[in-house]
Amino acid sequence: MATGTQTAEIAALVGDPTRANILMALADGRALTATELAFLARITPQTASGHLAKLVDGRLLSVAQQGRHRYFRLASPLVSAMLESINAMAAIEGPPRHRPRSATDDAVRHARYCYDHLAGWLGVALADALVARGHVEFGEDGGVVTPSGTEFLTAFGLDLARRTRRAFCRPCIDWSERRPHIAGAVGAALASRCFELGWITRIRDTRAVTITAKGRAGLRDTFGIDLAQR
Amino acid sequence: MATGTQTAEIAALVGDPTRANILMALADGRALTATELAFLARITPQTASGHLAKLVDGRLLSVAQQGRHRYFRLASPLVSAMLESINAMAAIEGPPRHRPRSATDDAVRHARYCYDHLAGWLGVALADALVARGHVEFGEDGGVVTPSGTEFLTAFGLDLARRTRRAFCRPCIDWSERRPHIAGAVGAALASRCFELGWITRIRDTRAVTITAKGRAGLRDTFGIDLAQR
DNA sequence: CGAACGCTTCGGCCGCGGCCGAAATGTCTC
DNA sequence: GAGACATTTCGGCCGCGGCCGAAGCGTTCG
Repeated sequence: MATGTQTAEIAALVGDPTRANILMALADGRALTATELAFLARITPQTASGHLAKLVDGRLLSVAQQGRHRYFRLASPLVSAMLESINAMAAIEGPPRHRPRSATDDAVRHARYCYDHLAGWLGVALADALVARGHVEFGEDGGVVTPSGTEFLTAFGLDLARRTRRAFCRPCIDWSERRPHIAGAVGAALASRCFELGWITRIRDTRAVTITAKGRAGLRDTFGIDLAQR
Repeated sequence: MATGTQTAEIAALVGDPTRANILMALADGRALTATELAFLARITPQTASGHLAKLVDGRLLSVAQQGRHRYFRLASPLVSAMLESINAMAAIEGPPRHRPRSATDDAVRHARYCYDHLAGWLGVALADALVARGHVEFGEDGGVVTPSGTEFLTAFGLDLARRTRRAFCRPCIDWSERRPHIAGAVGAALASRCFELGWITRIRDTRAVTITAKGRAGLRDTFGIDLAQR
């Protein structure tokens, strides 16, 4: 069964800690330069160059030349989905171990984009709120929006009727919270609606987002989320 | 960002060709002994033992002792989902390369179980038939059953109304055909209905299935699938 | 109770691959 | 055109980890 070989080739690309860090840094869909990625992964540029070449060769990353910079990004949402599913395994792997606290990571842990939907504490809180009210139900590999949920989300301004070929509503395990949040078409619509309402703004050059005063009020009134909790 | 390390640990487990072969051999949910897996992966039992210990330690496999045998299986459907998503990347990786033909693999390539739904040529043909008739639509990370599809599948005997927390209908890239077939709740229901109708039977100790004479007729009449094509 | 069997542990060999320093290539700026 | 900067290539070091032979442990069966 030669198929395992090809599987292993892809997995081995992710299986190096340095490359995994690079991929995770790109997990929100941004495009970064080789030097930026080298800095994030704490390696020299020449080492990063080698890793990036491998990732591009393996079709995990795509690259766009812009002047003397080369911008790397995930090659497709499939890569993002793959990373998610691997992280889902990593999240349940063993008892929670040594989790180093880094001041710079706090904003990211609080609220951030995960490709096109919200993650971090905020993403999990949103999911919890919807699950608690019976608007959404999660299983291991899928989720459903209940009739009451459809009503609620439509009232919130989401267009759920539009036929989409994406997974409609699925759980995505959060790496910082180790709990599921809402991905798929519903997750993306939710995020862009929050953005549209001015509840959140994206922090420049980061995947992190800040919650505005308006967002604070809206999250409390609409979803019952109390930001003072964190 | 220490998170990449954990991601890499999981991915590295899959990133070894031998371990990947072991995992793929278990992809249909069967439980196999260490010796059987050693034979399938073409390694000595002691080498297999080492790999299996790593996979169990990494929570990818679970093990059940039974007399002097130890049966290994995938620890959860999450593992299956992860392997699928990695295979999806492997399938689009580069131009089709050297694909060795093995006589023993032919049955498996023709029709087999992929955890709980049908894959191989048959799985892809079913998906194609449903897509061609507008009963199902596929995107990159999700699929939908159209109204006509709901009607059609219900008439076929599937209970689609039952609320399920699983992903309803999603594409799963086939490793032998390199094309998507139907996974998720719909895929599982479709497979078990075919089994129930006596259209397919499982080949003992294999993930492969054979199509019965009744199945041949049914697939032609109901889905327009001509088995003479292959 | 002894032999066969399934599986694991130990010890040692060996090769792959990650890492960096130095240097080359290409691009932009002044 | 010189100098700064982004990125890659090359060469060499070094350690991790896969592999197997031999041996050990527990279970089963005659």
